[in-house]
Amino acid sequence: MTTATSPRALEHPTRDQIRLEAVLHALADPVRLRIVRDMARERAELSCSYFDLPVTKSTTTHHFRVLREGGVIRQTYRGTAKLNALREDDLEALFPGLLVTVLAAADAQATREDAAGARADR
Amino acid sequence: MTTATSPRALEHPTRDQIRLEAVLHALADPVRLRIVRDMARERAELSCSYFDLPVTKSTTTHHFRVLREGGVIRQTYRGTAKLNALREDDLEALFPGLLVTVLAAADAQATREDAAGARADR
DNA sequence: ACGCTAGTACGGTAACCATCGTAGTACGGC
DNA sequence: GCCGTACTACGATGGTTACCGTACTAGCGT
Repeated sequence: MTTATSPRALEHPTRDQIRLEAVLHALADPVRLRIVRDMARERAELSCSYFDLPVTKSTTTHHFRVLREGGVIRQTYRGTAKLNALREDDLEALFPGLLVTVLAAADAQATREDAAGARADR
Repeated sequence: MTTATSPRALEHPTRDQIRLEAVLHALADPVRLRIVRDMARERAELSCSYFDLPVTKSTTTHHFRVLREGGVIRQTYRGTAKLNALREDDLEALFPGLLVTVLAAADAQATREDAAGARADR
């Protein structure tokens, strides 16, 4: 056992251990980018099961771990659920504006794709 | 043969084919990030041989191709050399502020690492 | 105690990627 | 025409990744 909130401990990089390359790599996957976008939209701690992803549960676990180990999210146990939160403060301190800009870029791309899809549907 | 400047043609994604995930993936590698930083600093078209990278020439070719196919750089032949230019305009149009923010983040991280190195040297 | 729900751990697979060396092509200068 | 420089193509290799299924653990409610 470790300390307070829950017996199970989760490895997180400290703020100064977060590497830009790892953050970019974490965000470079479509599934993970979608997770991060969802977390940014709902501005609350979300459990893993909140997300409706096109992969199995074990793959989901994998993606959340990549995000956590890259320093993008913080995960804490809360009973049987695992709550996920964006590390906005740490990322903002290290790489000002990065997260916001990437999220805006993702939104812009999604909007363009929606428009293209609507055009194709006609 | 193809058209104007040179016989050899190089595949580039058009602006609307550029995908955020591919851009982030291209920037997520230390060698490629360094290339992009160098290109942003010297604001001119640089030949591949300008860069003094810790990898062999064939690996260098590989990295430049990833950057080109991701839509981050534009490459044109000029005689025996190959000139590389950042696609700042296209990236800015698609993902406003992204390139600048990533470059600033890379600078910030480099500064922190220099400081850490100086501290360790004492 | 039992079962339900949430998530993990493990083992495997196929694809991808960074890296290299060697051999080759394109162009410019002599 | 020949040589050097710049870069490419190809093939190999080892490491990483995305994905899955199955079996497991942790906590909650009854």
